[in-house]
Amino acid sequence: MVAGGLKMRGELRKKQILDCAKTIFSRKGFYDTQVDDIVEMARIGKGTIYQYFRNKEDIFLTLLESFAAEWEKFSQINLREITDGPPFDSYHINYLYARISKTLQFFQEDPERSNIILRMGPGVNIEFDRYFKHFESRIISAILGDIRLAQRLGNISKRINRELLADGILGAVYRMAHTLFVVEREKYAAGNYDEHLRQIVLVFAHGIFYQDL
Amino acid sequence: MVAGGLKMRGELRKKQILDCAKTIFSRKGFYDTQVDDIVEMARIGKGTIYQYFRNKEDIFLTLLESFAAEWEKFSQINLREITDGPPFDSYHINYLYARISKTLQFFQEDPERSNIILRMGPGVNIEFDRYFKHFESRIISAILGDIRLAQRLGNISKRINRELLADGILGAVYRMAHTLFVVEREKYAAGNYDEHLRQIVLVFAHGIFYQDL
Amino acid sequence: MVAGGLKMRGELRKKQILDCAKTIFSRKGFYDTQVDDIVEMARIGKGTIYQYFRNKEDIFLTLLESFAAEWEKFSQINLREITDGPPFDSYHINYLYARISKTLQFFQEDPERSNIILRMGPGVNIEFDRYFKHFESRIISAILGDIRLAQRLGNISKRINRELLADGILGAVYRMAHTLFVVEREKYAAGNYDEHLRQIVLVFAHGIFYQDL
Amino acid sequence: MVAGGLKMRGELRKKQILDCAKTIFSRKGFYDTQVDDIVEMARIGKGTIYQYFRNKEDIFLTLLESFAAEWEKFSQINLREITDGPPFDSYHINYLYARISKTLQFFQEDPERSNIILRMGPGVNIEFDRYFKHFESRIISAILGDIRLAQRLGNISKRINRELLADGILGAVYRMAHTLFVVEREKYAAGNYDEHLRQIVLVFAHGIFYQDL
DNA sequence: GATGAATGAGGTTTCATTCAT
DNA sequence: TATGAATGAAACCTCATTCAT
Repeated sequence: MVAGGLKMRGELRKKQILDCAKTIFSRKGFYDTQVDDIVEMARIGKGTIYQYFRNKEDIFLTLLESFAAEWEKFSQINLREITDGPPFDSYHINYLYARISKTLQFFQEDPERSNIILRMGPGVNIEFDRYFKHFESRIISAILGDIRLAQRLGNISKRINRELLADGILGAVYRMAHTLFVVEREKYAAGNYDEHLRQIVLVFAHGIFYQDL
Repeated sequence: MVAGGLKMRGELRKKQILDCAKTIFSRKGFYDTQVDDIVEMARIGKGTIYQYFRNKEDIFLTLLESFAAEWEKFSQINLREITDGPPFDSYHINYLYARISKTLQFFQEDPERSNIILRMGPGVNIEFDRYFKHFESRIISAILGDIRLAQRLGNISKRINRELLADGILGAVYRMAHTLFVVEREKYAAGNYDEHLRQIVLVFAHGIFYQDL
Repeated sequence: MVAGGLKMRGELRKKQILDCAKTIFSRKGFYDTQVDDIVEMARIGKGTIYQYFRNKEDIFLTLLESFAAEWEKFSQINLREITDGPPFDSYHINYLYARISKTLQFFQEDPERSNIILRMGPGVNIEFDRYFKHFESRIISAILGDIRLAQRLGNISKRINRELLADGILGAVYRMAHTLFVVEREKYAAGNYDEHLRQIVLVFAHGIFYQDL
Repeated sequence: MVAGGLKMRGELRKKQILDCAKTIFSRKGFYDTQVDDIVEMARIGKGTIYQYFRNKEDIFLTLLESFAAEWEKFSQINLREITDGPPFDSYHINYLYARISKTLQFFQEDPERSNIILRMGPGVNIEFDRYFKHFESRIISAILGDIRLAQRLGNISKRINRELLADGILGAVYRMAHTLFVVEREKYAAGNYDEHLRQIVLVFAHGIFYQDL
């Protein structure tokens, strides 16, 4: 029972399936998504999906691939435009601003896409969000305390979004930890990461404590 | 005494199961881990595990809970010691340094635990990792380009670990994006996040470009 | 819901499953047999069967393996006994008699087993029996005509079981054809099988036409 | 004329489908052949096949039917010619020779057809073949031993193709066993097959041991 | 407490067939 | 007549959980 009994051209149908898949994957994650869910939402037969994709994994991978292509396109088109309108005095800061801003815009553009991508990224981990929240809240509140202290002492702007900053710091730390201790474990095993760590901290320290200078 | 001995054995058994679970979860992630895997590694009967845990999820949650407790303990004990030995001139930088440093040490201490918390544990099929890396590498290399440019222009130390810094920035951006656009979507939907973004960027910009000042 | 709620020891349960599988495979053939059929007959859970066998194919293969073992045992034990009681004058004929007789007995012993084995053998082809009957009947009736002619001319005993003989001849021819033209195609492609054919025919010819000598 | 042309095209199309089906069925057997395979090889649309055949079974049956017709034609035309050129002295041996020879020629003519009729067509997964061979090799080697013994004792020509003879004997025995113990089970259940068996053995025995007389 | 055989709901995937174009 | 996208029943198989021993 095709929706309306119509026969769609291949690419169209494929896109339709991917659209539904995106919604469901975003809502339930890869493992808790059933092919039936997608089939039902797309209002197609159970077998139809297998004419366009080898299996459930293939659907997910195709989605990721399309995300990558979208980002490519996204970042290519607009980078220059933004460097034109200068929110900051320094060219370099504007450049970094553009980069970060673009990335954020990309994620803002499509929440479902964001959810799928970020669910997978180190330092985000939404799959088990509600369980992790408990764990993370402790770290977050510690960082928040630090920030509040600095604000009280006048070293940091009182208008800053504390929660967001704390989130950013945690995300950065998480990810660096993952790289250092999981991905590149051997390389840094010797403990020669101290100097790197010093530098990284400086980045945040300068940023946080002297930003209003 | 006997009862205490038995209870003790029970606690030991529970810990043994959790230890095995940690290894397997770290290796295969939550979904691809089968209860059988844990049972086999722990060399216990299949039914035994259900005398200590309600179900598979309970094992995972208990693990997370123990991680939280471990972090609590870890950060309480040593935080002060470190603030004593001052790597930086400023007290506040030292404080932040201690916080980040401690967190990193925590993750360094136990790679399996790190893997579960930071990535693989709740994550998705390892197979997807490849694709995900492919996606991220594009963003990372863009950021790396920015950093290299700044280094060439003399605005940023040439001794900095570019890869690590880029990783940190991406981690921060990822997480903030998730908070802004997934978790707190409604709150920021109006687009009033511009000012926040400006501030966040400033943190990184100052940090990166003026760190050697 | 185990039969009677009992837990069987591994080997016993495996044997029980194989017994049921034999019956069903014999009745419906490999492809038309569903795992559910076996499960239902064995009155076990659907999953139980997969604790003893990797998959449906494994069940079938294990069955074949056991048949081979059974034949081994069967032919070893009794061969001597039979050569003692001599139905024919010649020792060699007795020997051949024993061989053929034993094989036939083996097949007679267990009709289900026979059905499975013979269903697969070249020259038997039961799987599509009813369709093949139509085709084969023509060949058979031709051979029957030959035999009848020979009987009328007095060259062959009138008491012989014509149908059985015709069947045997067809079976022999089928199998030789299969070997010659399918299995060992290249070897005999050159047409050098003429001499062999001559000899084979002689075997049957002498046998048929001079058997009463 | 036009209509005739179209019909002709129809017949041609049907033949083309059957030709492809023959190749695929021969290669993969009935069950492992997918309609898609045939469709792809015939380079026609998936629906087209159902305008010429009711279903997959109908294709197979039509093929068998055509084989029967081919054999009919084959044996009618040439049987007489061959009985003329007498390889043997006796008219009856020549006649039998012609019969067997013709049948073998029929199978030699078209290997794919042979494969379908003799084995693979209706048969089982090719994978099983290996196991089945393993089983049969034991019986075959036993028969081979008998033949070798007879050759050493001088009762049987040393120039005979032992493997082929053993194959023929096994084929005959298989088929008779099937008839006796599967198809006509009740009829022979009483054990009154002894006399028949005696006669059958005699056919082979005379043939094998006195063929050079 | 400990065991592991048994379970069966629930998931993915296949493929002969249909039917709108 | 020809097509091939769409179908969905039906098959196989998995695995967290139970429960008799």
